[in-house]
Amino acid sequence: METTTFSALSEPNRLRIVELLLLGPLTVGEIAKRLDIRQPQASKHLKVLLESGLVEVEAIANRREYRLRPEPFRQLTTWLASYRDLWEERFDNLDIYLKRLQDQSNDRTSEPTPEES
Amino acid sequence: METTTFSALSEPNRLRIVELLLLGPLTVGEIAKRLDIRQPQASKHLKVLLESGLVEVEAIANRREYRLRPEPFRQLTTWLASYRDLWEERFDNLDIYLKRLQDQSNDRTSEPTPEES
DNA sequence: TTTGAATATTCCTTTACAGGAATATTCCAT
DNA sequence: ATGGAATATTCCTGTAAAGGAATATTCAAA
Repeated sequence: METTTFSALSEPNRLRIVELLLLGPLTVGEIAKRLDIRQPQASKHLKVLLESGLVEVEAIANRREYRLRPEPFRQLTTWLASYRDLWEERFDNLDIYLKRLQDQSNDRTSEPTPEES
Repeated sequence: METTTFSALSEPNRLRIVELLLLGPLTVGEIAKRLDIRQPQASKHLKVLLESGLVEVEAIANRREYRLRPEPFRQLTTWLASYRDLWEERFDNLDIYLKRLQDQSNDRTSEPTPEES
């Protein structure tokens, strides 16, 4: 997995831009207005998003229409799939067994330790 | 969506740590060794991952065993789901129609265009 | 109680990056 | 050709963050 995608999304205004673009392509000025930021900052953030491959541009007269690119989201989805067993909290039985054992030993160390039957 | 998750994953070594922990809980020293980084840097990165909620610790004697927490991955999955139509490239028909029109005009502008010159 | 192993923290330096302000560029209409 | 709108770029400054080195802390065992 490329860290550039995470890096691009780690800036709040850029994440907001991405979420805005989910609703459809937008122009720089529209993005700046909706996010209440200055146009140069919008352009800079869009440049980062562009270089990270998260968006693409289309020149229309003197405007630039930015839209999301599917690829990074596909990659992200693939990457996240590796963690599916984790976030579904479906570990395999061995792990669950070991975790319970370990929890019990934790209990023992923090208690007066009455011998178990 | 919280940007802290993306921020935590935007650092290459931290992403490597997360991918290591997918295979199971690990101790600081083991992580440092496998990633070939120094122990203090491993501790620092783990601290960031801890504060972002991506991992949790369990103290075992003088060791600390770090493991992934499911929650952030669940959130990430939920967030990504909003983009599913996008990365599956299933736009509604109007968008597809407009995009094809635009591609055609792009082709034209990049060709010799007999009428010009 | 001392020792050594594992880990955390602090201090320092360097670098990356975000916002502000100003300016450059590009395009259409006139 | 010129002016104005939309956008990009540059320069500046402050700040966050990463790695290196050294040190502090914590724990178990002897």
